[in-house]
Amino acid sequence: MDTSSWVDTSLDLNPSSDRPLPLDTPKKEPSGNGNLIVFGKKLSMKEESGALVEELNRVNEENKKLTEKLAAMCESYNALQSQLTNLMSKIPEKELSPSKKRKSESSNNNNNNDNYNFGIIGNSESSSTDEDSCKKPKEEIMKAKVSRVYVRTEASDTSLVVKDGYQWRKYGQKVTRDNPSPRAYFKCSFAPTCPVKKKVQRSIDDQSVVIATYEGEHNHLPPPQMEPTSGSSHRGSASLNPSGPTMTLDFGKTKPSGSDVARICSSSQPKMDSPQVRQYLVEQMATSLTKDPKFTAALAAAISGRMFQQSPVE
DNA sequence: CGAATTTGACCGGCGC
DNA sequence: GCGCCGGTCAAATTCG
Repeated sequence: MDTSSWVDTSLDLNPSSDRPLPLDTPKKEPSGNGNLIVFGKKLSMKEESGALVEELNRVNEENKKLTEKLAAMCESYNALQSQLTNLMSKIPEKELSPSKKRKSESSNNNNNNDNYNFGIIGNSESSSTDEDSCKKPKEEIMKAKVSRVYVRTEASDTSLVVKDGYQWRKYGQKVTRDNPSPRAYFKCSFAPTCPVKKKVQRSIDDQSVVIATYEGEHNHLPPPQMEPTSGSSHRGSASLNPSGPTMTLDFGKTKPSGSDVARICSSSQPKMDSPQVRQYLVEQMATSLTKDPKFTAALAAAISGRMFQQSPVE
């Protein structure tokens, strides 16, 4: 399934990238509307407010279009997700090799490479094993929630470090039988009482993909991002914690493609797809818009222009 | 010198 | 009961 075909359509949330959003236009447009920024000069108020209203209308239209696109994308995502669920439910359990049915977890590690799309593929509790847990009540007693995250890193990067915003202390490393690359074991070291563990191992198929398996829930707030990199540095890694199990996605080492939100969308659980993801997307768009200095400058100019317009000359 | 990581030993669960 | 295997411990080592 080619997820990228719908992932990278138009969700570049960074207005300062190469996409010519109309918000950029007030500054560049040669047709005399530079007055948005330099409205301290002598300018006809009516001209200015008319241009502003026009601009606002255009922005509103663009906003509508973007919202529609977003809704369409989410719908197509939902459709794909349900298709995937159908397919997965049709695959019989004999897909797993009989010699590896020691533990549910190790066997789950085997079927996850053929459909990676950088996200949580299998949440052993929520996605697919509801009826399995009826057959195997033992597995259902798993108190710790398990989520799996796929992270693309440099293939040459041998350190199994996944920067997800938390602090981890490595306490072991093992070479497992089904995968020649070593598996690293981490505990959350931010809070001494935090029970969360994670296992990190390279994918057997794609050495540039690292599989991080999280067990348990953090009983503390995520530590503040103290990366001293400049200004809008939070682009490096995103983490969302929508409902319970820690779901962290790392995009730090990937090339910044601008479709991070779409990947979050593709990586989410089927349960939380529509309303929450949409809200998250809208929030992300709003955030990236408000962080753009051009946008804030234009907004400030527009607001002050409005205020001038509404208060009549006296 | 203290903290973090490495790595071999050890332990417990599971299949035969 | 024995051996295999994944997970954890803890002493040794490295790093800042």
